[in-house]
Amino acid sequence: MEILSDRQKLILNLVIHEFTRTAQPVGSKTLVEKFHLDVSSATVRNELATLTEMGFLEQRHTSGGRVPTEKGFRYFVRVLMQTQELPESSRRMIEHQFYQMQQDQGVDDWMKLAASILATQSGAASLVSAPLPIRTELRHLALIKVSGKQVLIILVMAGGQFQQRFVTTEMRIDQNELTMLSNEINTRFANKTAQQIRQEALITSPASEGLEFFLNHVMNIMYESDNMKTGEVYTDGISNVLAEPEFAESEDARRALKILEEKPTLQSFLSRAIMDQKIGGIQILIGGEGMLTNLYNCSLVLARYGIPESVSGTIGVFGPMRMPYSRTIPTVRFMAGLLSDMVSDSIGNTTFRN
Amino acid sequence: MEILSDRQKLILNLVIHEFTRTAQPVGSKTLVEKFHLDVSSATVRNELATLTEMGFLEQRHTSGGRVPTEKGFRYFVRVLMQTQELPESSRRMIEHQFYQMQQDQGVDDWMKLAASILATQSGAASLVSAPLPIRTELRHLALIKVSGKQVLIILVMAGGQFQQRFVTTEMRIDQNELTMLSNEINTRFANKTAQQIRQEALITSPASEGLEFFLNHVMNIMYESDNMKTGEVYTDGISNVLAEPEFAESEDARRALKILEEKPTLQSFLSRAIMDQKIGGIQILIGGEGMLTNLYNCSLVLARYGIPESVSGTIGVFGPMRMPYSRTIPTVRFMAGLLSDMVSDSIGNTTFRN
DNA sequence: AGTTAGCACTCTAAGTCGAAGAGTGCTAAC
DNA sequence: GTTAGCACTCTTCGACTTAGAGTGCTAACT
Repeated sequence: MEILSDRQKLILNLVIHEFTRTAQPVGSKTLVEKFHLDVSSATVRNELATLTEMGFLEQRHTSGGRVPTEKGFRYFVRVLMQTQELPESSRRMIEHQFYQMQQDQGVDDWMKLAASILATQSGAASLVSAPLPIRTELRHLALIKVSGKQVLIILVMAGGQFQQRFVTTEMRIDQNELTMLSNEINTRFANKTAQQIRQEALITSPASEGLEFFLNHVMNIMYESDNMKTGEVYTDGISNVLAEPEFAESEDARRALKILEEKPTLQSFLSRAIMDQKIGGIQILIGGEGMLTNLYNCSLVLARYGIPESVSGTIGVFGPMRMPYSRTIPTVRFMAGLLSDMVSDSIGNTTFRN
Repeated sequence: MEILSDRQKLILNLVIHEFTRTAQPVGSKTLVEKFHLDVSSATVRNELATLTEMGFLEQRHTSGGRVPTEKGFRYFVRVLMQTQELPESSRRMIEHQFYQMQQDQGVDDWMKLAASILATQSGAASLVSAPLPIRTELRHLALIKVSGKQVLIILVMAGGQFQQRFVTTEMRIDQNELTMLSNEINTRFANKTAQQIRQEALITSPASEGLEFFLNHVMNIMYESDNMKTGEVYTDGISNVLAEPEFAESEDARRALKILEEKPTLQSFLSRAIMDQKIGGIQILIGGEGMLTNLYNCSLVLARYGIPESVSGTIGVFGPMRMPYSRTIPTVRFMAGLLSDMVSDSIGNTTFRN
């Protein structure tokens, strides 16, 4: 890693500051005038030249000002930026919005609200993925007859997620029978993972046909849940991003929007990106970092929330590369904290029970 | 209503046809040349002038060609357009995509798939709202203990929708008790509306504390469900719309996008717009028709799907006013039919049971 | 009376030109 | 190492021009 002189750091900082504000290339003269530097523009010019040579800045046109490169932004985020705490007033405002929701809401209502708050607070697009159990354990099974041969399976996992699935049985079956089956499965297999259930089922006496049928479905659902690292993704504030000058060309705008619209791609991308982050950890992807070429010119600030060893989801902000990181990062971190609390409050206490 | 001569109809038709294709104002000369009219451009010019005077066309610039007005498009859709059947090949393709989904999927998975198919088929943005029961009847209640005092209520309605809600009880309560309570409620109140439940509950002996607690929650959920005319709205293909030339200015694009992003507004708008349509009926909103001013320059083609007297939802396409209605309308109609079938197949047979 | 040819006119889109302004690199002096 | 100065480049913007498309009107034709 190159070592920058203090003055180079200062100048890089100022360039990024100014560019973040105006979205315009910034030149030596502007820099000196705006920030009352006690060196001349020529000196700044020299420094700009070396910073450009080192790859922190770039010159789009031979004689236009400098623009920070991806590398420049990464250096800024890693070294130069001081993340101040989120001001008390903002925190209050967010908490206020967050807690005025009725208590008795489903998980996905939190997500939507969180996405909405984060979008307005950051002035960019937000993404929130549902919290999923890190390893799936059965908490409760409900079998509900819907019509002749159709049964609705509702599976509540440790952590409070639930999955639902319609299945069609071979023959007619009535609700009493279903209740008995679900009772049996619940008493025998509650708080077990899919693997554990499979093992136990093998050991014990051959099961009844009905039991086996539903048990298979239960295990399938749990396996799927295990393999799907990221749940439903909610986005909000997409129109915020389109307001940024870098997306004035509708072609660029579409490119960015497409990323947010293709949920499956987005899901797998999120899970890959955040995989090796601890809960509470922040991951910053600048210019896509080679993972999605379409992310050129965009950045993601992602945080993982949830309960360690139990459930986790992702929350984050999508915006232009030129985003006010020092404000966005604490906001995302704070929202992640809130969501973690929310998860703990409502279901966390069960975690230490099994 | 003005009466147009055959030639005027022809010319209006051609103007709309051409404008739909090119998004450019169209003039007399082009018209004659492209369509080999056996009248001269001067004649066409005269007709264009009267059509403009009548308000079917408009001249953006004194000496540019004509552009159809909202009124023009409405006349076109109502009178001129012949909606051909959707070609067999398209129908096959759509069906193929639709039925390759696994059978055992939740309602919202259908919606998403339907939205995605409709978006690609129409090349515009699509919206699908979840099918909601026209009047809510209780089908099955499940009470699931999640932690100390927290209980997950899952309510399955006639029609197969379900609502879930976390509630916190006053005191600890165990799963056996919950199962008994839910059994009682199920046997006594299945297939009843919220009103019927209230009446019956009043008549019979004062209920136990627990029963009353949950029964109240059940009724609340059902009331809410009754009052919420439109369920979750899924959108897809927003980026398609941004590709249209009328949204090249990012400001226009944002305006349109915002409509699709604000789900609550969108929901109430949809329910208001489609309210007095029969199932299978198509509603076409051109230029917003004064309901949402932001819809200037955009159109909606909406259809209601579901089962008469039982469940209904909305599916539709959002695009520029200049959309190929004669292709979009049959597509939407066909998709609505498919969704109706889907709803009937999976839950419809229960409807005639109570 | 309806249709057409012809013509003068208008307006947009696209290209050219020049001046202003911002920024650069380099050199020579401090 | 820093600075002043200078020549140069490049973008932006307005003014101007031209080509092309389209219009409205009038007079002639069927």
